[in-house]
Amino acid sequence: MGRGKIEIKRIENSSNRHVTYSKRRNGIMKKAKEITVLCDARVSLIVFGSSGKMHEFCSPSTTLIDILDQYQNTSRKKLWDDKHENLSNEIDRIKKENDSMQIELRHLKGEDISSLPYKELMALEDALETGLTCMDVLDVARKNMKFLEDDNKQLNLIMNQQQMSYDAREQMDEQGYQRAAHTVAVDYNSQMPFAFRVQPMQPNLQERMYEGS
Amino acid sequence: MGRGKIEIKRIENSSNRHVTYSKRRNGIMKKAKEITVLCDARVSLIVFGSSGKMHEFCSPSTTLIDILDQYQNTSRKKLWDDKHENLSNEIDRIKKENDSMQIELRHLKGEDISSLPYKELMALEDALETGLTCMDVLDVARKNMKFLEDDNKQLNLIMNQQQMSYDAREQMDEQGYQRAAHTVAVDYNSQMPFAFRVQPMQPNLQERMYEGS
DNA sequence: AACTATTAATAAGT
DNA sequence: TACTTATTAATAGTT
Repeated sequence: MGRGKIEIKRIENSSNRHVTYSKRRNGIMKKAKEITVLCDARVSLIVFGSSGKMHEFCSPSTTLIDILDQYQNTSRKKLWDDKHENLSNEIDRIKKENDSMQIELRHLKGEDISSLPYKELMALEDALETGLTCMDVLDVARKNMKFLEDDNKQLNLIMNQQQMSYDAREQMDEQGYQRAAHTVAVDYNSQMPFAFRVQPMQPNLQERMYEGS
Repeated sequence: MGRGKIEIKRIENSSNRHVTYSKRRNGIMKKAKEITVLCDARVSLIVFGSSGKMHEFCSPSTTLIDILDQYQNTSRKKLWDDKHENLSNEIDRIKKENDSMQIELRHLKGEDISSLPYKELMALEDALETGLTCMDVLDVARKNMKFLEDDNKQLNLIMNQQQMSYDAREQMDEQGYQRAAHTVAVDYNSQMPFAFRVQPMQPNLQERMYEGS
C-alpha cells in the first residue's frame, strides 16, 4: 500500500515512524467514522502516540461514557468503582419505585374494580368464603374508618393551630424574617389536601354505609 | 476500494450492511494493531455493531483502564467524575419524576375523595338492594379507607415539615422570641397522635380487616 | 506537506 | 458464510 511493501514491525527511524503514525492515525480515524456511518456501529477509538499526544474518535450518536458502560455490561469487566455501582443500584431502585407508581396511577385512572391489586381481591374473597358476613367485614371497616377520620380531624386541628401561631408569630416578627416565613406558610397550605383545610372529608361515611347495607 | 465506489452513508440493505460491517471491523482492527506495532502507539478501540455485540482492541502493552486514565489526564475531561455526575443527575431526574408522580397521585386520590359525591353513595345503597354484591360495597369502603390513610400520611408529613421549619426558624430568631416559640412547638408535638409521629396509622388495614372479622 | 507508485482494503459478485 | 476479483483507498517512499 505504498511504494513498497513493509513488514509490520516497529519503524526504527524516528522520523519515518512519526510520519507513518500521523498518516495511519488519520487513516484509522477515517475508517472509524466510516464504519459508524455505513453500518450503524458505535465506536470509541483512543490513540496515544509515543509523544503522549492523544487523539480520539467517538461515534456521534453516543459518548465515551455510554460506550464504556456498554463495555462493562457486555464484557463483565469492571471499569468503575463501587461508588458508581451503588449509584447505579439506587437508580434501579428508584426506577422500580417509579414503575410501581406508574402502575398505581394507571389503576387509579382506570378506576374500576378490575384494576385493583389482585392480592387484595383474593384476600377479600377468602374472608368472605370463610363464613364472614358482609356486615362483619363492614363493621370492622367502619371502625377503622372512624379511627382514621378522627385522626385526620385531630391532625387537621393541630395543623390549623400551628399555622395560626405561625402566622401570629410572623406578625410579631422583625422585618428581616417576615418574607421567608410567609413563603413557607403559603407553601404548606398549598400542599395540604383541599378537603382538610376546611373539614373532615367523609363526614358521615359510617352511617351512610350502614344504612346502605 | 471495491468493485465500485460507495458513498459514505448508511447502507440500507441490512444484509450488505452486516457484511460490510464485518469486513470493515476486521480491517480497522488490523489497522489498530498495525499502528501500535509500527509506531509505538497505544490504542483502545471498542466497536459495537447494531446487534449489540462488542469487539475490542487494546494495545498489548497496556490496558483499557490505563488508556482511560491517560485519557483523563490528557484531555482534562473527567470520566469517572463525569460518570459520577451523570449518575447523580439521572437520579435527580428520576426523583423529580417520582415527585411529580406522587403529586399526581395525591391529586387523583384527593379528587377521588371529594368527587365521591353523596349521590353516588346513595346510588350504591340502592344498587346493593337491587343486587350489587357485597364485594362492590367493600370495594368502595376500602378505597375510602385508603384515601384517608394517605391523607393521614400526608398531613403527618406536612406537620413534620412545618415543625422542622418552625424549629429551623427558631434558631435563626432573635433572643426575644426564642423561648415562646419553643414552648409552642413542644405543645404541638405532645398533642399529636403517637402513631403519626413515626409511621402511618394503619399499615395493613385491609389485611387486618379480614383477620379481625 | 504534496506527490505517486504501489500495496492493501474491500464492494460486489459467486 | 466464505472465496474471488475488479476497483478504489491508503499509504511508503520520494520530492
